[in-house]
Amino acid sequence: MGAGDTMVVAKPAASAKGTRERILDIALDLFIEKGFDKTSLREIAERLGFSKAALYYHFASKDDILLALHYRLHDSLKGALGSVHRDPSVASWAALLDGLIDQMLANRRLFVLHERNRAAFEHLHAEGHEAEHEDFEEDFRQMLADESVPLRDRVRMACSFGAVMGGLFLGGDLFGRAPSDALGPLLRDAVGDLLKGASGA
Amino acid sequence: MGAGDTMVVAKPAASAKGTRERILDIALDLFIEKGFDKTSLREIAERLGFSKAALYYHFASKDDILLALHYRLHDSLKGALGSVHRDPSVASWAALLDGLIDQMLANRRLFVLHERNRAAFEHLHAEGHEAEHEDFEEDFRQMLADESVPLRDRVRMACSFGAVMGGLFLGGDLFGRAPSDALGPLLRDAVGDLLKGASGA
DNA sequence: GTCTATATTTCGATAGAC
DNA sequence: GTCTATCGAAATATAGAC
Repeated sequence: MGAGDTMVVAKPAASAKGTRERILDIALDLFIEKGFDKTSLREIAERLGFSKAALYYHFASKDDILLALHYRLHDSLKGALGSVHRDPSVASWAALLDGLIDQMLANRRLFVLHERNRAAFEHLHAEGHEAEHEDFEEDFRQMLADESVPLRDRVRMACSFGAVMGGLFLGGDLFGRAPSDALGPLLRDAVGDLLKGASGA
Repeated sequence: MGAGDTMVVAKPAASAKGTRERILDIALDLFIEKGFDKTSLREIAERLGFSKAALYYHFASKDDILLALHYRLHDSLKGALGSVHRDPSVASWAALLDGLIDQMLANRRLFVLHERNRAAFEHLHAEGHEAEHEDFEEDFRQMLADESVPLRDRVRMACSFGAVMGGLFLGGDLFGRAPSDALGPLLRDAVGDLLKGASGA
């Protein structure tokens, strides 16, 4: 192989990550910082160093950018949660949360994005941006809606989810300096205490 | 007093609540349903039955409407939380949450609004819409940032807050049909378990 | 207090050259 | 793949009559 090769591996400079991914990284920053709606494509392009129109080579629309970020989130969950049984029991819920905590710690910013732009994400869903949404929260809601589970348990389940969100994101990255190895066990402890108090446990 | 009086009390019809408050009620509905940014003044006016321009008699701007809703939230908390000590201890935190749960149960929709439009609310703050923000979450953050409290306890505190949010709002009003008298004790139980597990308790 | 215009701005998106 | 230039739509906000 010569030096002037077109091999995909080990590109020299900034585009090692692919322009598309770089756009998503910048968009993630801005959508968190200013919110999806208050972020213009002009700003994204500006921060990337090229023009607004160039974005449309990589994405069909602004919504499409958010959708791609939605998939990042979705994919990070699919792996961790895909194999877990979705029956509405406290035990499955505990397993679900266990995998969830790992993903949240590994991809905090994606979850912050989702938390800070709930309206925008749901608008995406409503707007007919078809595809497999399978918004994980929708699964959760279904489990929580099952009235064959005592209300007390369902409240505990919802609380435990909120507890993880709160512990990680309350108003931003409060414990951002705390390493994941410290935070993880503390969160698991808290969830454990909560679910232990469920009537069916 | 004659029948054609201009007395403020007991107006006959819809405006018994005051046009300003009616606007806020409709805006609250729409901001929850579609999000602040995706809701136009035209829509608000339409649902109210009068024209867009009329809104500007009651509010200086769209942001001003959101700000007024922020004050509703703020006021509902000021009463319940104003007298609580803000020292960063698990005990004060418990007292804080206790008052908070009452307010959240009484004004769920205001909290849902806040949860679903975080970016918009913080934009309000950033935009120089001065006034006393004193966003309650800011107080919370300060207490949680105090490093004289063990990390374990602070995580528990954050979790307990999240637990309440989660228990009430996970994806909307899942337990909306559950009466507040049933939900309140369940939430207090959960919070109790969480804070009981703090090292300093 | 509410109306009918209309001004103004910003943004998402497209066209077409290079 | 990226650019310049521009279109068209929508929304906030204002002016001024009633």
